[in-house]
Amino acid sequence: MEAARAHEEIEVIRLGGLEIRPSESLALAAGRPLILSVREFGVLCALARRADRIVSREELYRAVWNAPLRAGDRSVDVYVRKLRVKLERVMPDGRFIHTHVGFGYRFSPERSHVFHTSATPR
Amino acid sequence: MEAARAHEEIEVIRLGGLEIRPSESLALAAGRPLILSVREFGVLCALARRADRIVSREELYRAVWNAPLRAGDRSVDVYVRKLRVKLERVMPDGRFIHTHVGFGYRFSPERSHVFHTSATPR
DNA sequence: GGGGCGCCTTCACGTCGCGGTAACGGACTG
DNA sequence: CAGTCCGTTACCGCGACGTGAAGGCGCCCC
Repeated sequence: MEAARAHEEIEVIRLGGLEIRPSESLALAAGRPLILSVREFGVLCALARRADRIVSREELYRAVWNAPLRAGDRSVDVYVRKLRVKLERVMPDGRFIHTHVGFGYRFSPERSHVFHTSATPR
Repeated sequence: MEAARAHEEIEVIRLGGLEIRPSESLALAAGRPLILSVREFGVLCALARRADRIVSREELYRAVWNAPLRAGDRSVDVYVRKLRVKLERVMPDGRFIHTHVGFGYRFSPERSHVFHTSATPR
C-alpha cells in the first residue's frame, strides 16, 4: 500500500484529543490506537470529516456503506452506539457524537469538565 | 441535494449573533449549536429568511408545514413560544421574535447590550 | 471437519421527546 | 359586559432513539 510515503498530502483529522488517519485506517485517542472494526472506523471518519455539522442518517449511510439507506435500517444507530462505547472507554470525559432528534448526528468533541478558554459566556 | 457539493453556495443566515444553516439543519447561537426540534428549526428558518418583515401565521404555517393553516390552529403560536424559550436560554439579552397583534410575527434581533462573541475555533 | 472468534446485520423492547391539541387566563377593544 | 387575540401550560399518542442480544457469515487454527 501507499502508506509508506509520507511526503504526499495525507489527510489527518485532529479533534479533541483524537487523531484520525483515514488513509491508514488508523485512529489514535490520546496517543494510543483505537481498536475499531471496518464499519466503526468508516462511521468515525465520515462523522469526523463533517465535524460540527448535523449529518443525516441517509448521508452517513451513503458515505460509509456506499448505498442508499433503506427504510427501517438502524445500522447507523448501532455503530454510533459502538463508537460511543469505545470512545468513552478511552476518554471518559469527552462527548463526541451528539444526537439531534429527527435530524441525525453531529460530531463535536466537547470536554465536560475543563473549560480554561477565556470569555466563556454563562 | 446541494449538501453533497462541498464548495458551492451554501445558504448561511447571520443575524444578531445567530448563524443558521438551513441545508445542514444547524443553528448556532454565539458559536454553539442550538438544540432544536424539526418544527422549531423550520419556524426559525422561515422567520429568519423573512427577517424584519411582519409574517402572518398563514404564511408561516404554509412555509413550515407546507399546508394551509386551518381555522383555530394555534401551532404557530406554540412553536414561536418554544423558540423564544430556547433563544432566551442561550442569549438572555436578545429579543428576536416580535409580536404584531392582528398581523403576525416579525424576526428582528435586537440586543439590549453588547455581546462579546468568543470565537473559539478548536 | 469442527470448534472458536470477530464482525456485520437485524430484531425486540423500553424510554423519551416531539408534535399537535386543548384549555385557561390576561390584555385589550367596543 | 361580550368578544378577540395572544401567551402559556398541560396533556397524550406515537415515532425516534438507545440498548442488549441473537443469528449468520467468514476466517483461522487445531
